[in-house]
Amino acid sequence: MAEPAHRRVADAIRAAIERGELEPGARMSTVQQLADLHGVSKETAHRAVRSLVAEGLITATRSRGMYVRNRPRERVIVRDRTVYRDELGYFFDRSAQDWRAIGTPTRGQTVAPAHVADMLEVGREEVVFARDRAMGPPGSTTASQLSTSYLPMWLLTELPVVGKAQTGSGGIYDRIEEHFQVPIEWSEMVYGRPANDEEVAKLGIGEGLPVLVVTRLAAVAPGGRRQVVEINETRMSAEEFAVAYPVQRDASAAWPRA
Amino acid sequence: MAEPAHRRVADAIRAAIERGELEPGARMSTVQQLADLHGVSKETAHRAVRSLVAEGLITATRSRGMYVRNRPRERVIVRDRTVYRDELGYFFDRSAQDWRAIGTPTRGQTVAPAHVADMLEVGREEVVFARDRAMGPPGSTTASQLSTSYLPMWLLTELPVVGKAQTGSGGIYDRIEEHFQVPIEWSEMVYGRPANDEEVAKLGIGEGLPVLVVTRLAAVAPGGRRQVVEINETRMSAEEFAVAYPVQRDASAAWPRA
DNA sequence: TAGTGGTCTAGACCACGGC
DNA sequence: CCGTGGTCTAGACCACTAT
Repeated sequence: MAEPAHRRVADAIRAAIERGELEPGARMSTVQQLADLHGVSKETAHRAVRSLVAEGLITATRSRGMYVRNRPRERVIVRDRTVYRDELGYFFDRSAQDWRAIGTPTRGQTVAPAHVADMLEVGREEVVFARDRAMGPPGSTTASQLSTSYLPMWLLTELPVVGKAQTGSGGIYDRIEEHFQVPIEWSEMVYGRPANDEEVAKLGIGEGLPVLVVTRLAAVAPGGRRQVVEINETRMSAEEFAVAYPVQRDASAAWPRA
Repeated sequence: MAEPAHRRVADAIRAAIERGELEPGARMSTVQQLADLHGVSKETAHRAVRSLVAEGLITATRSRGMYVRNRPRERVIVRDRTVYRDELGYFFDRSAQDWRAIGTPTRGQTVAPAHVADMLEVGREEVVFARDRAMGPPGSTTASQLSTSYLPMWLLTELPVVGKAQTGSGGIYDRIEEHFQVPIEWSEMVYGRPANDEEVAKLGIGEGLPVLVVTRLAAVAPGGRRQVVEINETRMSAEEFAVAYPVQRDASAAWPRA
């Protein structure tokens, strides 16, 4: 056999979904029915089902059946990579401006993930200060994004207010700009990875489905000496959210061309 | 049993790898040995192995054995969202500038995915022109990125050269700027989703692991009338790649503050 | 030829939710 | 109680490769 049976079955089901024969939300045949239909054992049919679950195409719940997922691929909320300001201070996401904290934000000392420690320019074993919060649209009880803010300990020593529960009007960014008397510069990085247990629980994502991680770096350069003052990591369902930004022309790509 | 046996076995192996007992590149026990060791059937041991392959932790080759993968977890290649230009034309990724096409690029008419059709401003059932290619570092035989370029049919009618195999110096972007006599403006969007079969096969990603999709929109506005001329979708392993860009200040966030 | 990963089956069993 | 997804087994078989 060129193509294994379990893959053949998975392909057939996937094709049916993509052709629209199985509509989003529709209940699917049972595993046993799929096995009979394609002339394979129940275990093989189940294996095909497992791949489709891993791909995020269907959901399967014990004793309740399998359903075609209705994926909100159409309604991607697009984040816009520009920093704005209103009376409350800087914000980065116009579509999430009215979102509220879900549950109680936490703060305390912790060891940051390796890549965050590297970007923060502290040792990987070094303790940093972290603020955690879950955000969601007003009225919602489940979070849409998990945000963690990491601060280096030297900044808390130099500017203790950034570690307090109440950081005052404009938050830590205003305190930092007031203290250093220079503008903060931000840059962002996006990557994806499978959701971990915390994200599955708090964001209601399917196990193993991807989350998008937006890592934002805040730096100041008083007197030309650049210092990273904060790393913010925001995690969200990769399926529901997309991040957008303009592409800038380098000098080599100036218009009109020579 | 709270924890299924196949998961227990997978956890044990994963832990051994993460503790460093199994070093990257080391050959692992055979499936049969794992089955005996953990007191499960060969099929169950194999199932544990499948999850680890899907997670990208190990590789398995028929009749040659299973090996611990050495993953570039730390060395994410960071794309830089700026358009540059060299003697060959515009390019978007300095780290991928010397990459070459793997296999033969294809081109032809197709129906684009819904969100691409929307961005291209054509009907969802409408046929568009597509160019597909797999790219990878020089010398490599497996692709690192899959790139698909979608063009609206009206553009091929107005400017037939963009549908040819050879589009001339500077490629379609130079042809488009020459034709409309205005600069192209690009914007990008990033999202993630589980890999599909094509990506699993061509990119060597584990089944169900996330891919990062960078959707780039090219538009021109001759005489102020904005027209979308191309959508490019580039897919890559979300584990190996991250996308970076600067955050820009909106006028409301000007510094110094009022 | 022997050993490897990989596939497949038939049938047993389990946990859970709805009836 | 029954039907559901999900687990597990023992054993057969296959394709490939190193020897």
